[in-house]
Amino acid sequence: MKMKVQNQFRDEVITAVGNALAKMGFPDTQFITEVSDMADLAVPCFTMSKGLRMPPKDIAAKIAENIVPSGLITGVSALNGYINFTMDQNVLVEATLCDIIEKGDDYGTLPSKGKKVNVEHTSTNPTGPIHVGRARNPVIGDTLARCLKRCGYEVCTEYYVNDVGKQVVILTWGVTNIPKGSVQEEERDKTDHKLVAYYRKANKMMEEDPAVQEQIAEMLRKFEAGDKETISHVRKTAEVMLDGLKETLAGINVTLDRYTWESDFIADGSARAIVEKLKTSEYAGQADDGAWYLDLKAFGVQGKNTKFTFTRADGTTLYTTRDLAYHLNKFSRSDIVIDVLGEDQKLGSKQLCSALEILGCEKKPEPMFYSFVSLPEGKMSTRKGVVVYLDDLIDEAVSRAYDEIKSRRSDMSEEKMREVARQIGVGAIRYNIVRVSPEKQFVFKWEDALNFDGNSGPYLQYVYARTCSMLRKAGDFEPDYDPSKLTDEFEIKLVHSLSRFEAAIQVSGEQKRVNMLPAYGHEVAAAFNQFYAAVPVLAAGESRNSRLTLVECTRTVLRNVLSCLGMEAPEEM
RNA sequence: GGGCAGGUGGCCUAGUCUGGAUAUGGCAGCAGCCUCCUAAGCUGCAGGCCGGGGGUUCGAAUCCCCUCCUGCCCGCCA
Repeated sequence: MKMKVQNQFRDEVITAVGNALAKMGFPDTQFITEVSDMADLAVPCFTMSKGLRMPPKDIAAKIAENIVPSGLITGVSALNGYINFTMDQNVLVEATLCDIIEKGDDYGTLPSKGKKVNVEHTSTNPTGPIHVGRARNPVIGDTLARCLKRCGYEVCTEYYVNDVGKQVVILTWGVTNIPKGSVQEEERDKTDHKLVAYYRKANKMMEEDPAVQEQIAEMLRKFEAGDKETISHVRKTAEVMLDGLKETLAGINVTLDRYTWESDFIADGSARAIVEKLKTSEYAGQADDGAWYLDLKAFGVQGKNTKFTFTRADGTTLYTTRDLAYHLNKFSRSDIVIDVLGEDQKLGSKQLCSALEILGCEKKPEPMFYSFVSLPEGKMSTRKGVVVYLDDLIDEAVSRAYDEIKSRRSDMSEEKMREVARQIGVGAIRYNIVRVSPEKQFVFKWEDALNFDGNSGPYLQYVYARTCSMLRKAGDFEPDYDPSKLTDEFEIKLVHSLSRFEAAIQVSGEQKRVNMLPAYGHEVAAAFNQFYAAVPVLAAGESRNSRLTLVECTRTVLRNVLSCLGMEAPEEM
């Protein structure tokens, strides 16, 4: 495989600087290279100052003097203690464009690593519709999964369905016992919205009526005693709720490969087996009333309580115990396990890792945390009804996009406008969510979520549509990679951006910094818009085919970026 | 009380892990640009004690200590 020109350039710079230092009488001096705005590659000389007993400025000047540009290096200069190198633009232009045209949709896809990655995300309790407070989870998880696929991993996305415990039992009790007409049915015809009304009412009734409380407690007791009928009843209710959640997720282009049910780990005895194994651990202990716990003080767990309880007094398992069984299950199917979790799970995740270690599991899940989205008036709550549902956000975004299209396009069919509006509205939402680094606190504002200008999803889609439109008008053309025809500063800048796609994918996937991807997409789109405004393409004469090649390469990269972001690529808008 | 995370122009945000050149980009504001490939665009202007204080360093948004503000956690809940 041909070495990336950037890497080759870097190697040449390192060799040149090394040789210059040797010539100056300082072989084996350590130095680094860094990318910067001032040059294609720079070598800061500050660290060498002590060893060479010279001010950095003088070192830089001296080294620069001793380097004669050759190969990919076309320029060397010293400034403020840096040696700045410029790279042969012609080689970069030709190599980048050829690479993109040749690989097409596979440009930026790395060779298979032969490793399986499991990405668990979303996993919201099936007790109500997905609200914006939790919407970061599917968007981050799905984007990460898409990036990891491009990084060469075999990826499985997975939703862990919590069909065990009080919350789902309350929901099930409500759906079963509250008469149909007595709750305010939501106008939206989706199972999750229909069912949440019963959940709210059941919670309220339980608080107010001891008899209801007793019925629910009884149901919970039966559930925990392993009563098959109750368990299956609860699971069926959760399934109905989940259907609605799946619909919402599909609405933002999220589909998961696998759904794993918590109750299965009780049914197949694996949670039980974990309990038995943990009991034999040196860290295990038993409370006076019989509850088992691990003392995790030795694992760096801090706070007023370092105990991690894994059975109740009556011996039944807890959520955390089942989660341990679930993680062992995931590790049996994957090399790397990633959990996308809300920040409230931080301690739990740490305890889980310690417990896995005690169980002798060498691998640990890699958690990825995000802060909850709140409203300007405070945090969201399904039970209190202080909430913006993701479905409502989608509807609003799509409707806004529709108005925009309608106001600027008279030639598009109604059906087409609806479809494009959906693509744009959904794109705006996904982009707006991933562009912010996950651990940052996020206050939901309609004006930001529905922003279609500047650093937004539609901005990328708009540029994509532009490239499509130009190529449509151009018709067939012969690709031209001749770098001597692409010399405008905006053309060069655009090629530079395009050449960085692989690096952007790696940072987003490998380092799990998914917010780097929208930033990269924006950089490419902005570079294209500048090029578009400054340079004619269709009427370019001599350079027409070269510029069309550049447009096609931009289209390809943008389509790949959009696909990683889970956004659609409208050919017109 | 303890722990974890965040604090960067009016608002949102990159950079912090791995210290270096004039701190990234956007929104809102102001001024320009459609007889030409989609103006969801482009150009320019204005706007910053990088929460505060100490320290380390030739050099700190970045590392260390202290402190303030915000969020989250410290269940025999899930």
